[in-house]
Amino acid sequence: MSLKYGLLGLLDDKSMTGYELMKYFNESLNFFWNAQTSQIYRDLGILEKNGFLESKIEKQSTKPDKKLYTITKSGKESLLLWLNDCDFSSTLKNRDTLLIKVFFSSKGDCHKLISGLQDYIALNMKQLESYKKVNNDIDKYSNISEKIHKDSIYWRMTVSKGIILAKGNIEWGYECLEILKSDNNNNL
Amino acid sequence: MSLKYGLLGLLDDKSMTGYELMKYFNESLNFFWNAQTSQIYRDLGILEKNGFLESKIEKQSTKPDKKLYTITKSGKESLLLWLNDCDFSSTLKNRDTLLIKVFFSSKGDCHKLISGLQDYIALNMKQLESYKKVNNDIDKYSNISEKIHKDSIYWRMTVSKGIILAKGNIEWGYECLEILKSDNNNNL
DNA sequence: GAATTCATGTAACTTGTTACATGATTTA
DNA sequence: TAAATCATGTAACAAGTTACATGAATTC
Repeated sequence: MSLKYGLLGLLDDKSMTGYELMKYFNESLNFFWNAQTSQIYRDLGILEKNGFLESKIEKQSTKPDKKLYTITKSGKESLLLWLNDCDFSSTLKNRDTLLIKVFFSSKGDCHKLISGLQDYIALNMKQLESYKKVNNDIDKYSNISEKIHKDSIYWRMTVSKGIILAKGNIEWGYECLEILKSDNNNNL
Repeated sequence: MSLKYGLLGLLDDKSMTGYELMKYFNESLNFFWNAQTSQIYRDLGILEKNGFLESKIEKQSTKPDKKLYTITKSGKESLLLWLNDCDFSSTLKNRDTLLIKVFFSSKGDCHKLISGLQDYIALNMKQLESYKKVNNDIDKYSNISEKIHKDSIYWRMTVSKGIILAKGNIEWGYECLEILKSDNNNNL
């Protein structure tokens, strides 16, 4: 469901093609959502069928034809209803593949888990760095207009969540490594 | 995919019915995974078809018949391969419905977001409390056998991740509230 | 007498992933 | 000349959700 509202949210600011929307999802919003073209085009079709979007084809001379999607009144209403439903209780169900694996790790090779966790820590540190860049980009961008400045407050919140999460992952990774290493020594 | 390995992991310790597996998922492993019976029975069927599980029906006089699933040699091999693949890079893609909503929140009602975040903080605090109970349960349980003691190290790691995550959510929630409240005051 | 537990599923649907297909233009 | 960009998708599949169905035994 979230992807559909994400598409509506982006189209609420500006009419776009599926291709452009895909770029937003896989560049700007990438750190908390991503989507394949196959899903985007399918969902755009559904949203149009439901009357939340309209499309018109724009001929281009040198490039392929564009199918430009525009949000309708009913689409805007639906988006607003969704945005104002701020019951976040269902978001706590955090399915985590890593944790299933860790849960059963006594059956596996401890050394592989250790090096896996080391990589995991390094990856999260890299991600932390990239979040700093995202914040810099937002800083630059936020002076363009009053609207963007207002938006940027919320964009920073999403980045902030990413930062806190990455830091938490790193903290957890180190904690696990310590346990595993001391446990390893005891078994020598 | 994780659910299938979760089922294999549980069945590796003890043969069980779909019903018992469902209880494990929705009681013990609930805080990082959950599953409906419909999915469990379907996946058990697939795992059996692939030769990872075998089943036999046990007649019961007073209760409904049981279909007891047992892991096969090939199932154990498959589980071990999966456990020893410790590349966690794909687990960083954290799709987050909450963040999509926050990203577009300048379009919505700020006061609804504030009260939503307050509830979110309260929920996470509640969850933190429940993790403490889970740790107590593990403490009690871990003395039963050497095997369980060894397992419990990893169980605690999963709980620890839950705790760090919940604390992070709370920290983030407060951070957002402060921003929203000061922003609100400026607009008076 | 009502609700819960035990124990099995099926059906229909939504969401997300992987792989494939087309074909011109532009950049390295 | 190879790769990337622009721009559209389809097909098949995997994973997850929601709703429904059955029926006895036990507990409140």
